[in-house]
Amino acid sequence: MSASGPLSDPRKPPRDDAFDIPFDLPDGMPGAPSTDISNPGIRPGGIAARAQALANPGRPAGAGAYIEGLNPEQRAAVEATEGPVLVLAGAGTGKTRVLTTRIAHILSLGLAWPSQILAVTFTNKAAREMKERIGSIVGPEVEGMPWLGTFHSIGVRMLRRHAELVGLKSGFTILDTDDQIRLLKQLLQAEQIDEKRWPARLLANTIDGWKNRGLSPEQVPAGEGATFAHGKGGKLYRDYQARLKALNAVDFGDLLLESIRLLRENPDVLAEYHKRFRYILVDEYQDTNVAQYLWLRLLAQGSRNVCCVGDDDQSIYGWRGAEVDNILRFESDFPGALVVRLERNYRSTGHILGAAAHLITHNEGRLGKTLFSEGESGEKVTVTGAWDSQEEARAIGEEIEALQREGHGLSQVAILVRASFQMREFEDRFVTLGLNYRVIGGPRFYERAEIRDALAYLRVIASPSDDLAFERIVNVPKRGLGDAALRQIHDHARTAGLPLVEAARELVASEELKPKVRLTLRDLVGNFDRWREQMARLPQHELAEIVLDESGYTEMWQKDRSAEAAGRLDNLKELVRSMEPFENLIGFLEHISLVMDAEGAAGQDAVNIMTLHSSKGLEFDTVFLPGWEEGVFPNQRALDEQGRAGLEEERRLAYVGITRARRRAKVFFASNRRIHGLWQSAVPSRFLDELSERDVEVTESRGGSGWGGGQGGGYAGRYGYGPSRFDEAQTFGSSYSTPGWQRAQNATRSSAAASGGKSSGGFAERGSRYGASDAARGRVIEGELIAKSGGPPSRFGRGDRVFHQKFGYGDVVAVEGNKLTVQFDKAGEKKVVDSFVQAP
DNA sequence: GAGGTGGCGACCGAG
DNA sequence: TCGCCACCTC
Repeated sequence: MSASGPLSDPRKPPRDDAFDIPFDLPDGMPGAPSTDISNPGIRPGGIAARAQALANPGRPAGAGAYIEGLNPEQRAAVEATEGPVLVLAGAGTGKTRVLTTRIAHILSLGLAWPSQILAVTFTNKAAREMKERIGSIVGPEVEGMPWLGTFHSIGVRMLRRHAELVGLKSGFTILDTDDQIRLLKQLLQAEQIDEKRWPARLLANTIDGWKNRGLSPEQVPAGEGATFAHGKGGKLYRDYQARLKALNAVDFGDLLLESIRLLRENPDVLAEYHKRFRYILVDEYQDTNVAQYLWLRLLAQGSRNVCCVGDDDQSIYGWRGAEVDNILRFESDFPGALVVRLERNYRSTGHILGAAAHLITHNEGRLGKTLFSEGESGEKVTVTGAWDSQEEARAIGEEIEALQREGHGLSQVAILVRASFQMREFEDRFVTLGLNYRVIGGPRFYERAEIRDALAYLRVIASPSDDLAFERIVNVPKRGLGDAALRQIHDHARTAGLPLVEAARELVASEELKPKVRLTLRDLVGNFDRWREQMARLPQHELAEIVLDESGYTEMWQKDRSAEAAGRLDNLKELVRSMEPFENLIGFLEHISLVMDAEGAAGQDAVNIMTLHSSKGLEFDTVFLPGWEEGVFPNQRALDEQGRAGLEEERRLAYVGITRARRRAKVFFASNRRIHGLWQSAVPSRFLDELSERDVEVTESRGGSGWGGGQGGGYAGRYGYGPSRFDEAQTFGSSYSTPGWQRAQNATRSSAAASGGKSSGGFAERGSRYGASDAARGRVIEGELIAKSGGPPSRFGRGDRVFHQKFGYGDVVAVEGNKLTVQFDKAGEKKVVDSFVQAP
């Protein structure tokens, strides 16, 4: 690679505008940013800084202020602009700051134009933040950075420009999971595969997995292709790709896979990008999967100025193909790489850091970093037990109200849950309390049915060949175009080789349809023609309003008397409103296919509720971590599917959660939780034990009953993954000498005895909460007990009188394993777990 | 073709 | 328990 880096001749500022502008021309894509032309990324200050940089290459002007506040390691990472650099950045060590300052540094030294920097993140949120922060250093110059974005958005950008080279047209549509599933369903039906045994969703996951690993249909190992539907997996993948091409569509995985193919098969295109990307920066490198890694490596071969920032302790996306190996392998991939470790934590207090650090040492296979802080030790991390998930929500609600009374802002409080189903309890509670909250990354706005319907209308208008969109709304609202009519359109489309809309148009002109169907279809096709014609004249949000109105879609929900209809209408209004800022319809559609988050009530003072996954990269003064129970966190499925690796990933997730907190981290667990509508006794998470004792304080929920109660709680004894300090009440002092605690201890001992005292065995059983039938079977995962739940057959029989903490007295009417159906005197019939009740 | 119902799996997670 | 989907009836 003879690419002469800018440094080789500092007097020659990068002048690529000659190829820059044609390269970035909207090429018929009205959605492409116009800033590339109107604003080549130069501002007066920038020019001045560059001039000075040229005059004095060693000590450039403007390289002062923003570098001043950096510590020596950060500074090294920022200033080593040339050659490969790996920044191992622990939580809260100023990782984003390094990345953004580095970009600002490159810009102000005049080493590259903004358009010559490739900066990749995983989430839109991260990209947005990075853009903001760079903007605050370098000003509007940041607008000239078209290559700052997520892997996916940059992939789209590349593909749009060279679509024809990979067999697509530049207006291709991007399918989301929903479209993907529907398409796969059609394929499964065509192959006469039983969808019960081989669900489309499973196939979608399988294909995604292959794509994450950078495998095209030809590259899938034969054995793997055969695992789905008696050897049909490989063929289905091939068929699926063919269908996508025919539809001029790609799925998320293709955005990378096809980009890789584009670069591999077209050396001239690759060379162009090599020339273009003088500097490459990658955020969260530990989360890259194989496809992303291959993509990056191809591009980085050019300038070799690649800077990856990551933290192996925060790798939490193994399930979607992330390879921690990528980060571990960096030095051999890029010989001579500079490795910078950032270990000075600026975020959290000593106790929080201590607890998190001690937890993460339980993982093997880390690069190993020791975070330290020079700040105060602050408040200890609290661990609080609650009777059930409702009490947990109540307790957290009370603590938040207390904080609020002390003058703390709500937006500095976050509740981080493991799984989104845990959110509802908090939402319910906060609604009752009148406490403002916002759910981040919750039920996605653009995935709601009404929004997807509306978008489907717009997609058909924007690209008439979007068959999937057309299919979605032919008969929404119901207009009498059912399966039979659709099949006719399909048949004609296939024989004539036309998109569905065109096929429909021809059928309308013919005599083949029933008169009624023909009339309806004619109207529909006519509507689309009219709307398409209006698209040129009207702003997209006005068009959307007209479409929703004239299609009868709005009316459909107005007539709907169900509870959620009003909310859906609101969502539609919100959708129309959110379209305004865009240049045109196509620009909007492009945006939403990639950006699935609608930041609703941003800016308002509200408690943040989100999953641990989406909390990565954020920080809050106070962080609540509810649901630390075996099965919930660590998540049972992660353990079942990934074994030890899954457990370690869960632990990293716990680490991420704790390290989000600046001043207060508050962990909760509930003794009882309703899962699949069944009350289950829960066992405190093993992660509680792994928090260093000196950094933790155990408190009792103000709600009263603590976490004891009539169930086998003590997690070590019964669950046997090692001794737990929770087994010994005195370790934790007075809180655990409560009657509830004592009861729990007794229950622990008795049930451990009943289960044969297999406390040090090597079994992992599927949690009874996920199916009692196989609770008796064991499973060895690398010789370590990953999880064990379920229990001995019930000590109760039909007709026994029992007492339940929550439901009171009742009679056992049925027994199934350790699950009882009890007719309670007051609460009615409930299914409960045996250990949850006691003899009266 | 529309509307109702019963059975079953889900509740892990980004773009 | 909840929501979805397949299947059934009118």
